[in-house]
Amino acid sequence: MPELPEVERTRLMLEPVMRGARFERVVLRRADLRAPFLPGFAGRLLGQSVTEIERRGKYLLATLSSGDTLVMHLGMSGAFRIDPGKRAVKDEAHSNRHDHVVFQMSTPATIVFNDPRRFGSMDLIAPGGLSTHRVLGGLGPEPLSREFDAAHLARVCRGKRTSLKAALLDQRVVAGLGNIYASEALHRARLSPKRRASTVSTRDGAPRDSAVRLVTSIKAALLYAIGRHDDIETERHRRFRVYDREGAPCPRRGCRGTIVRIVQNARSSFYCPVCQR
DNA sequence: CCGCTGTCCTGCCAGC
DNA sequence: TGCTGGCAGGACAGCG
Repeated sequence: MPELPEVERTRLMLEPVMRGARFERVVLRRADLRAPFLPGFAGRLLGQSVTEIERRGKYLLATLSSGDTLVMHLGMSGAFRIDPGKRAVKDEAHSNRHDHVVFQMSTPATIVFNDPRRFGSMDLIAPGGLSTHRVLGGLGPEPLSREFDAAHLARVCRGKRTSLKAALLDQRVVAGLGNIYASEALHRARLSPKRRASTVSTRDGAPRDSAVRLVTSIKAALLYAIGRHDDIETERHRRFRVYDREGAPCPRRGCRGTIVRIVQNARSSFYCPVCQR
């Protein structure tokens, strides 16, 4: 599920039960998710308290009192669930098939990581290792930060021969967009996903209008998604402008177009061929 | 270096 | 109804 808005929502959910809390018990119900757990993973969490829980792109980062950082990624199907209180870990009534990790916190709360497809990950990074981390070190700017502006986008797209859609999915360009919000942002910006990324660039040293529109649209699409998901589990009733709306009329006022689905880099893209150029 | 393809894993749904 | 194939919101290795 998770792109930046869902990960941010997860962070907000975890914060009150993790921040300031100690790991009293850590249960790994299997030896791996996408990759094997680090040797000693549970032991390095045990007894530590969480000083802060942050988000970077689609990654959740929990800073521990030891200085380690617990790095978590939800993959395609990962989700956290919170049982208030110290429910016994072996309480089968509350455990599902794909509950892979259980954190019993001192809050008290029991945090369960469920991930059917097991594309998620949990890793520990030693103090000082964040910026040189293979993935985290290379992440692009936070899309909602001031650092992410038209000048940045134009710079990283310069010379890129790939499609604009593929560029937006590249976490080194901007961190946190996935297949849904890439399509949504492109529709807001009236830019075709098929456009070559390098066309969003600079002219006479200044970012082109397309770069400005795209940055504004990315921020707007993400803020809108974060904001409207305050209510619980609207997930499946979510309506997007273009994502998963093949055949629907274009939602842009005055546009007579119809949303189409195309495949780029083996992923679906949805857009309006009339108003997105 | 760059860009594209295949792959990891399970669940779900459309179509037969 | 039951089966099958295709597809899914991510990331990365490996290839040309």
